[in-house]
Amino acid sequence: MKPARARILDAAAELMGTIGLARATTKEIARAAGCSEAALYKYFSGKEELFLRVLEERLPRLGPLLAELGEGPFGPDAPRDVEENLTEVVRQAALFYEATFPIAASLFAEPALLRRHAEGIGALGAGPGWPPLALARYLRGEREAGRVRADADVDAVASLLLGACFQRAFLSAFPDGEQVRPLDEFAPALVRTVRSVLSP
Amino acid sequence: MKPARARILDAAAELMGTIGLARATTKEIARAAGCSEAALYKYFSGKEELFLRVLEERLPRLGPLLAELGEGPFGPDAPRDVEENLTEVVRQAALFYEATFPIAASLFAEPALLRRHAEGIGALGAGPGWPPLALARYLRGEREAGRVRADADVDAVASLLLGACFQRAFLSAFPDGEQVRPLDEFAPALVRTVRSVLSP
DNA sequence: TGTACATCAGTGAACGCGCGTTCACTGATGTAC
DNA sequence: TGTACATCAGTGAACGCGCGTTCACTGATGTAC
Repeated sequence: MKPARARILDAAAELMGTIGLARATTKEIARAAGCSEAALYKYFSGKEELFLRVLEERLPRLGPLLAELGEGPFGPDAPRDVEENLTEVVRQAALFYEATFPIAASLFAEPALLRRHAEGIGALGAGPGWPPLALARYLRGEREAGRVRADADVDAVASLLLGACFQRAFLSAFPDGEQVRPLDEFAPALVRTVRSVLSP
Repeated sequence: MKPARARILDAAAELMGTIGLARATTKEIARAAGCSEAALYKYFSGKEELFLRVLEERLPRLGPLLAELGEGPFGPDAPRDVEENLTEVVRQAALFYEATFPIAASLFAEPALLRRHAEGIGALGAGPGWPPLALARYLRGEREAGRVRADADVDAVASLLLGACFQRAFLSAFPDGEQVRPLDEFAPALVRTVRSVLSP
């Protein structure tokens, strides 16, 4: 059996995503983790700290993937062409936003918690503004290497691509009815559309 | 002085957007509205109904603006060209998402409330999936009128443009530090970028 | 006009419930000699 | 090896607080005759 701390974090993350932040009470979390409510306070100073730990330790990160891409290599030496790279980025971003949207969004119900979380990740240089910046950085690299045309607005392209993924995640998290394009169709369609903007 | 019901809705909307859904208690709402807590129950059957009324009566709508656009006229008869229309759509969408994001997002903390809201607006044919559909409809109209090239993926373009606005709203609602491009620069930059995709 | 009654908007104070948190405790495991 | 003690993970039960909600009420305004 997993150690209690991990079980508590798992249970809290699961409940935040399903029954919602407001209904994720200490009682429910303890029940789902198979321990007493009092046990929560052996591992975390309180409910808020538990939530902050969940955000830090149980939410996936998009940053690392994009950071790698942003460091090159660019141009003809790179293993994949721009279109392949972008399609993969769009796929991963869409999956990432889909997985994190419900929890991230619910933080807006508790601005104090959101602020604390923002401070935590802001200090690390991560934060939600990072993916578009990292993608733009990649495109800038390709532009310098001549694989993206010189007058392309790379910030705009990054905002367009990741924004579409972000909104798609919102729509698919919205209760029934909001059908979205399947990812295998969505990602290539976006990239195909921006291709003529980018091709030199 | 405004009637009490309106004051209560105003106060609730204001508090949901500032201190957050979770902290918008009946006591705080009553205080901000200048009445007793008991008065809330004269106008609304309970707290949930009050929130649903706020969502329906106090949140702006993007639909009507886009619906108008989607009905034409298209082509050379239209008073504005495609680029002007899109820039205006992007501007309005960005403002709309900026105004509604914090409240809309916080509903994910209370999935039961979100579901009820979704049912309410879903029945009316509105809902968050509507703006991209309406924008795509407009672009399809222009495509048939020859002002947009025949092989353009209008759904992808609509997702890209509105997604970028949506994500920008998220970033600007995020606590300090997440700087976004000013709207007067943002909107033309997006439209300029998709121009080459669309121009026949 | 005055009088008696009805309606209405709104209130102060209380209620019960569920929440996060704490407390004194327990039984199992490790350690010293 | 046995014994005495220390440490540790975890608990059941209680606590106080703030929440949404209700209740019996009040004073102002309208209405009938």
